Order: sequence, then C-alpha cells, then structure tokens
Amino acid sequence: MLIRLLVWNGGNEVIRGTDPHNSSIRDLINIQLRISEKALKSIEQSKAHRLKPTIVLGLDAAYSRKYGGVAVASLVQAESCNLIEYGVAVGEPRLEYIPGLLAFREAALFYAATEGLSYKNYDVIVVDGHGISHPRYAGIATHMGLALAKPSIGVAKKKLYGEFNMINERSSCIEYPCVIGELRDPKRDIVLAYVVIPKSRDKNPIYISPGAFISIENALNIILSMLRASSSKLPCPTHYSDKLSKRIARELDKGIIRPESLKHLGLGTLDKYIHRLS
DNA sequence: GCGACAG
DNA sequence: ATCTTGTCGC
Repeated sequence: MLIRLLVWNGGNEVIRGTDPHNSSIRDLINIQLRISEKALKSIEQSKAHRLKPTIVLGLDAAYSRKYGGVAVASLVQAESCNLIEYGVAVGEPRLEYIPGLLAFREAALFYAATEGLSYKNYDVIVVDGHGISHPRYAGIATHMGLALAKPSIGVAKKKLYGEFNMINERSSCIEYPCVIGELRDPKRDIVLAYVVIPKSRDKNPIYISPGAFISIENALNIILSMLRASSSKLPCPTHYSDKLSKRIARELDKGIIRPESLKHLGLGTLDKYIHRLS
C-alpha cells in the first residue's frame, strides 16, 4: 500500500503504526482531547504574531472506486497563487467517515502526499475541512498542523460545530470576499471560525478556522487575500488540490494512469497537469 | 427521544 | 466524498 498509517497521538511526536481501524471510538476521541489541548495553547500563544506566508501548502482528497482515497498536497506561491509542485498519495482509508473523526480517515493520506514534495519549507498549511470549529477543537486542520509542526488553517464548505452569529447582513456585502459572521463556542466565550461569502458564483459561505500555531485573525486575513486571488470559492491552495485529486481519482478508475506512476507525480512539477485545470 | 452531522 | 444531464450565465 502506498498509504502509511500515521496519526498524532497527542504526545510530542508522530506515531507510526497507530491504526484507527483497530482503535475504539473512545480512544480516538481521547487522542483528539490531547491534541486540542496543545492546539488551543499554540493558538493562544500566536495572538501576538503576524505571519505573512510566501509559500502555502494546500491539502484535499477525492475518492477512487478502485484504489480508495487520493490525497493531493499542493505548494503555491501565496502572492500569485501559482502552483509550484504537488505530491500525491493513494490508499484505502482505514476508517469509515464519522462526523468529528474525519482526521482519522484522511490525515494519514494527507501526510503521505506531503512526503513526496521536494520543498518542505512552506509557511502555512490550508486544509479542506475544519480547524478548531470542531466539537473537541481538533478538526483535521488541527491534526495536520501538529503532525507537520506548521501553522495550519481549516477552510470548510459546511458547518460542523459552533453557534452562528451574524456580523453583517448578506445583503450588505458590497465587495467579496465578505465576512458575514462567526461560529462561537456554545461552551466557552470564544470565536472558533469566521463565516465568509466568497467572490465566486457560488455564494454559499465557507468556514475559516485556525488549526494550530496561528491566531484566528491571522488565519482570516491570509485566506481572504488568497480568495481575492482565486476565481474559485476556495483559496487556491485547496482549489488546486481539489481539482487535481478529483482528476487523478477519475483517471485511475478509467485506467488512464496507474498507482505506480503516481510515484513520479509525487516528485517535481508537472506542467501538463497544471495547464489542463479547468 | 429529537436534531445536527467537515469529507 | 460519490452517484449524475441538462442547463443557466459570464
């Protein structure tokens, strides 16, 4: 298998060999409780900093009927949104989809996609999914930030957890992207995510939350700047990963490409793929 | 018991 | 996430 089992166990290092399939739901939840403790602390300590990323990593996955999950890690230039290179990982998920436990299904594949990259000094990670706007403050973006030891941001297309609080009427939006509200924690008095209407034709909101090592304000302004440079509803890092993972999953099923050939896709840049992006 | 429920 | 044709709009 190309996928390597790997999850963050809440300690100080990534543990290899932990299999979600052989763990109880309770065990997985306990791991998240330890993760969020670390993440919330790192977010708190980041309130003084202001990160201006140069290179950003985007993570997303699609599914192939024949081979399972297809994860893509895209490296983009923050300023221009140009795709620099991307890594791919394919493998059967070790856990079914369970709301709140998505990380145990996809994080290992994301990590594997990252291993194929030749450049690893990116400044921030953008993940398709939530960060701390999660019932245990440990969404997949939080898992990835800790696993890769980098600031991480979650950009989700649907709400998972939190109480929506309107800041601006949608009708009052003059320019896009437009921040219309926030997701507040029903238990504590904190903001977990910002709700933003993108400037694309799709006016459904996206949810921006910090994963780890970054403040929510910093996470918001970074994503807002990338949304303005993108024609998509998603910021370019996850937009590239979304398009590439879906195309690769489809071509794998159609037999146009084989899993073994992805080892090559995982290294270096492939202009022919970039140009064929819709 | 009744909703809510990332990808 | 995925299953799927035509169709509305820039």
